Amino acid sequence: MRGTTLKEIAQRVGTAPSTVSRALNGLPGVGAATRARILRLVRRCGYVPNPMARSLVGKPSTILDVIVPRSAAYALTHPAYGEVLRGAGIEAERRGYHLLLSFAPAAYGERVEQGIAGGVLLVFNRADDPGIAALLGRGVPVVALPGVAHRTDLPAVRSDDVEAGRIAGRHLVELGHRRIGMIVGPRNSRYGADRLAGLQRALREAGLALDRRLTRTSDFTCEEGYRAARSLMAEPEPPTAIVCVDDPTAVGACWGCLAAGVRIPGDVSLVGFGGTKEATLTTPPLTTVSIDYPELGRRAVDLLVRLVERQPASAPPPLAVRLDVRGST
Amino acid sequence: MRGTTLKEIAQRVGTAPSTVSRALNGLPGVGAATRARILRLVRRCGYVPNPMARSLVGKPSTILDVIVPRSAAYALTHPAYGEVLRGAGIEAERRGYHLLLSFAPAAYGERVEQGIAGGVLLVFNRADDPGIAALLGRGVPVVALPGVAHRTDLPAVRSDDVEAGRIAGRHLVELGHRRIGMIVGPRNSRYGADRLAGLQRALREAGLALDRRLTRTSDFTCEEGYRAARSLMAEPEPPTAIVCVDDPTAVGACWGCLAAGVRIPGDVSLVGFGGTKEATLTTPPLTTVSIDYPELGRRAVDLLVRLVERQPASAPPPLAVRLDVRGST
DNA sequence: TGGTCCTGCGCAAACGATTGCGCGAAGGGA
DNA sequence: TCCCTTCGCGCAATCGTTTGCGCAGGACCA
Repeated sequence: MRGTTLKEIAQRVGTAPSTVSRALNGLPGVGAATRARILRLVRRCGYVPNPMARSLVGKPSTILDVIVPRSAAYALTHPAYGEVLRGAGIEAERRGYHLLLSFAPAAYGERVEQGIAGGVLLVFNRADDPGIAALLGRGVPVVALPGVAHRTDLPAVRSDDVEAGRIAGRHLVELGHRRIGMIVGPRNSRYGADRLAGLQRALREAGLALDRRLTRTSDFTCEEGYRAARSLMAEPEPPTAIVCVDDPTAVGACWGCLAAGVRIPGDVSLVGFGGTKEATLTTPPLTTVSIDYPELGRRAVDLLVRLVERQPASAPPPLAVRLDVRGST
Repeated sequence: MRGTTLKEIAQRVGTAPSTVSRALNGLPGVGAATRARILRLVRRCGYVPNPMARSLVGKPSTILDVIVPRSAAYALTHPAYGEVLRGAGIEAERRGYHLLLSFAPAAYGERVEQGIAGGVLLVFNRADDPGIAALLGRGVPVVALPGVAHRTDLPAVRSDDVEAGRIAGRHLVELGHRRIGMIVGPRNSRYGADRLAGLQRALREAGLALDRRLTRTSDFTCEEGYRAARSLMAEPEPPTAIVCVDDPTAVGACWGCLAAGVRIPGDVSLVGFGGTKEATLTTPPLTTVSIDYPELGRRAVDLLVRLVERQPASAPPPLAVRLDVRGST
């Protein structure tokens, strides 16, 4: 129930604990020969420093507080969470870090201040929460995968969503569509806003304009996708193509169209974003702009670890996306 | 960046740190008046003991290591995970515990031995992994929500899956079905086996027997549900009802039937298990035996905390389930 | 040869909490 | 009044690691 300690290593190598500590942390003040002897023994014993003790003396904890929204609507049920967390978990493990799972809006940063966590990773939270602003003010290392609302002052890892919207739009325009609708996310959704902006840009580039009557809001669930699609198809002049803010919305829209007797892609084309498994399962399978969510999680952890360790760090460029043409267009 | 410490509380109340510690932990050796003064100040300051320091002196950590399978097939994308974790998170928070997220099969119990975690919560893992047996041998507190494979020696929290299968079967029998098929989980899946056993029991009670040719395996995903359903409906004498091991499988089966031109519930009835949102979204909405997953998570944390704190504890009785009749039967 | 500097390493305090031990005061019985 | 018990509380060690400081010994220069 207890691992090797620094003191034991020190005894067995015939030196003081402080020397072992310095050798492990790469600090000066240790002879090359001694350092080698120590490191060899450490490797042989599989010694791992006790994270509790080390964070007690002021070192930042190697635990990262991953905060997801508690909201029943999408808490962890959206496929993107699973993929982001898997990528984040792999990167964390690689670096000897751990992921703590918290549900917002439980006191942001509380765990960092208690010394339990070294930093905070916000996954698809509302960035306009005042608690998050407070975090920054208190100097808590924080990285966001922005979900709802923009914040330029927050270190963030993001996919290139404007480009994603543009790719989707261009694809549809090239197929000859002129009346293109979109189901965006909730108000203030960054994804919805960015992808909509990209779509508008693609339309502008083709000399077209978006008809505002052909947009609907939703909340990243199948239910809302279903409702929004039926609402769109009930318009006097329904769209011939619908861009859906994410895959679940698109899956819902697909069902909605089927239920309304609208044929895909005969009567209407559908495009989603994400490229998660769900999108391959509808009949027909959905064309999507795919996003490498595990990579997004990996990058977020990478950036956060740098911030925690006070290394120079800057947000990576937006993650490139790719169009996957399948049967729905 | 630092919270109140025990010493500060002690100073402000005019006593020794040890007295404050004893007062907080409800130990004897503190006068009633002093205890009251201390507790009042502690509440006013919002003091929380530093978990690092306390686990350093041998107290078990208040962090619980939640281990989910890494397997890309269902890691976190199955809706049950989100619900279980939400319930677990709420209970953990209520008790002042935290959830660490790990991916199996990364060294089970390693985090407990490093002192990071106080116990292990296995969520839908393969219980036949040798690493899990080793856990028990080393005295690591562990609780499982059994996914794959039985283990009676593992403290576990479970839903009453045999009864769930029986309820589903009885419902179909009462509707007049005689040829009932089932899509079970992977080999060794506890859920599949138990629910199948329940179904067989219901059939026996009605003087019927299960036709082995009407069972298919799957892996808790829509894809496999889709495939299995099409395979079942391609039988020379297809079933008039299909029991699906979980909701995603049932959703997939629903699509599979639609794709095969089979009408629901006209030609075939479908029943799922879980009662997650997905099941309400198909056309028609699916009849399911609903399971309170958040409650399952809550109970698991409750049991695990008892084990960690060396309190008397025993596994709770199986969680009751309930039939939700909707449009698919 | 004597003085200075640098290098390598040990000593000890510190982080925040728990806990065994001991001490003084109060209370009760003889 | 004296002794013994009991109660309430403080002292100090402890967990494992980091880190400032100081000491010894060798190298180097004059």
